[in-house]
Amino acid sequence: MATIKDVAERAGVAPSTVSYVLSGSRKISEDTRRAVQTAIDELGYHPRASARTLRSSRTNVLALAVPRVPGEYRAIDGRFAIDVTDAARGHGYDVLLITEGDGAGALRRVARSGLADAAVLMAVEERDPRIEVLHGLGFPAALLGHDDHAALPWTDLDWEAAVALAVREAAAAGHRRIVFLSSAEHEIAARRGYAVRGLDGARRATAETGADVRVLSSHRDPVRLGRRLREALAVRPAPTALVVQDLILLPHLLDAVSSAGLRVPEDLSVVLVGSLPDELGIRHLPRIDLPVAEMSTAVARLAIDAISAGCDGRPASSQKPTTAAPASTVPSGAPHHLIQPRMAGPAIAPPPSG
Amino acid sequence: MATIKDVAERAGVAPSTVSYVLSGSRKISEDTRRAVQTAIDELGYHPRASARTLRSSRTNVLALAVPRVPGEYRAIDGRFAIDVTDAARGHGYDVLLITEGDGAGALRRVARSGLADAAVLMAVEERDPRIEVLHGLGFPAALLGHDDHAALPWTDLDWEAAVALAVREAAAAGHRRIVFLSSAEHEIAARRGYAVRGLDGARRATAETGADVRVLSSHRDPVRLGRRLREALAVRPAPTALVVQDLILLPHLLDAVSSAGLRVPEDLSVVLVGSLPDELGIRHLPRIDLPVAEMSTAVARLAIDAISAGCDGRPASSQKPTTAAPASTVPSGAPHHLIQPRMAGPAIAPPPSG
DNA sequence: CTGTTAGCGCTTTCAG
DNA sequence: CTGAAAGCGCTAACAG
Repeated sequence: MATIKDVAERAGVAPSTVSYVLSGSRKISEDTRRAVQTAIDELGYHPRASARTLRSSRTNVLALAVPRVPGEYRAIDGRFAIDVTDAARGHGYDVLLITEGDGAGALRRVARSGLADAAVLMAVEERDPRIEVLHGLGFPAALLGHDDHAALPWTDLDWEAAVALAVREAAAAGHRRIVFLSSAEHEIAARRGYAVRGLDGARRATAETGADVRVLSSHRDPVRLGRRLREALAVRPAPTALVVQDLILLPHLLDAVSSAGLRVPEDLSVVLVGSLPDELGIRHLPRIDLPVAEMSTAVARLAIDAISAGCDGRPASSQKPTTAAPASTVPSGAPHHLIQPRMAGPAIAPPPSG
Repeated sequence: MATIKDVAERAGVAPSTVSYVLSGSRKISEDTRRAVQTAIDELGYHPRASARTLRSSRTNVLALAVPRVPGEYRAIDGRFAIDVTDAARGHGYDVLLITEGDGAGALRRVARSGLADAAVLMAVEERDPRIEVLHGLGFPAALLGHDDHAALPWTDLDWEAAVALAVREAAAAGHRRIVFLSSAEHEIAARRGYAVRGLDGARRATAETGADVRVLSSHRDPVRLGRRLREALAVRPAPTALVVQDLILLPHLLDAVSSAGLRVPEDLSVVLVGSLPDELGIRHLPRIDLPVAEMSTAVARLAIDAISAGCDGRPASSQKPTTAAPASTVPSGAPHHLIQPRMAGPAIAPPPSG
């Protein structure tokens, strides 16, 4: 493998000159430039990342910490892994994937060995041990999802606005009896931010529209979810729309609906909140997609900004906090990017006339 | 940040001694050992990855190359990203995620800058440009999935055996008229390995069981798929089992089945081939899961073995090619790990008695 | 059993 | 406009 020295020799210049040609951080005569470039091409030279990092202590790598529950897998995690990687490349960064099966061990290791310049944390919980670790190390980071306690930069879908929008649109399509299937029971009990905010949104939309909105919490056990759902749909007069925030069991859920003898959307309109974009299997349903691409772009930018900001939570860079459209209450002082929901897919069908 | 020199000073030894304590590659007196360890703990010292890499030219990083089609996303890609990362950690490796939107550019860059020791390539196509690149660079690699042309180590589910097993089990449950929904048309046209092998498996099982197996190719367009499926199910006497290899549109497919007035499994048994393990929404269906964890473990091991093997495709390490259970024809000479299918989920229901 | 030292490949002062 | 040289933090000869 050719080194900068080899290139220098072949071009008849000093190694430093080659370096300056590469970085562009010094004026170089056109002749020299060309000579160096030729030598680089001929030798197939490519700078060694480790040497650069050792010298500059910058890696151009982001660590992406994915929470891991053994035996469970959330499709959204993999999706963000891919999309954040795409987004990071747009800023000249690579992504090192960290799966955290047991606390923050791997993240600490990566931070301390200098394998990355900053971290992106997925699916933040209150009192996340990983946040403590990062704070203790003064390691820059940004969060995908947020709880109001975190003093780190974050991005998120406005879940309250999303559920409110879905319910409002259902009401606008003529539905007066709506079931809202919120997050799984254990997530609500854990007071996960998106779960709580979804419930708030349902409440708000209920007040606004005057529709009869029944709130139902989901359950990770398909059998219990199925039972709850059947009960809720058996109420008379029958609900005509179902707004769903917990999508993990979606196929099973649609199955339960159809085995209750209900056709979608003729008998029951199903509206999804937080679905993955570009999923082919759900194109036929009206929905609010989780803005994965936009969140990924935002979180990559926030993490990178945090590097130059010197590890604290303050802005320091060009970007100011962005909250598109009607701002909801945002108590956090850290930079953030709260995304307003948008309906996708077909329009919500009207309720059955009978 | 503390360096090895700081530790040496504090412990009253030479830097090299600290290094030897860390690597264990030299006999160290217990006293010295303890003194060094104390200094390390007190200073919170952690070795710098870039310095190690510069010295040893080993990164302990695997590059995972994910193919990327803009506007499309395959859930399986994200899933493998996570699982390969888990597996690599088991061997002391981290994973750098590479998304390849446009050819092999990113992979080449990562390989040449020495950011990784080996690559894992997902979803290999015939004549994959990434393979050429790796070959040209002499960069070690292993493949997830295989086509018979690749001279690189690989792992895969035995798709032929998988589809054959699904059909055979359906027949054993009493089904005599079976529809096999194979991969999407364009994948078959591109002669993707798993697509072709799935068809072979269906053919084999048809011959073995004597059942009436109708083969149907899937389509990426939900509408066209729906039409084909309805036609196939409308044939009389009606088919009683549906074996599905193309799962991207599964929710939509189940929807089409139920809107055809068919209950699963009372009227129609649905059997999945290549489903993602631990997916909560499909627990109620008999299936053959894609062995993601086993494939990930295998591919990580194969990639790491290829590092010491010196970049060619030959074994050189402990592991010999493993083919569990009845070996099918495997023309490749490279190390590989072909995985035999196993049924999961509930038993296949018998056909309706009427 | 331990210390000394050269050097991995690059960037960046400092000196022309 | 360009060169010379120091040194980032670590490892592995070589020398005791």
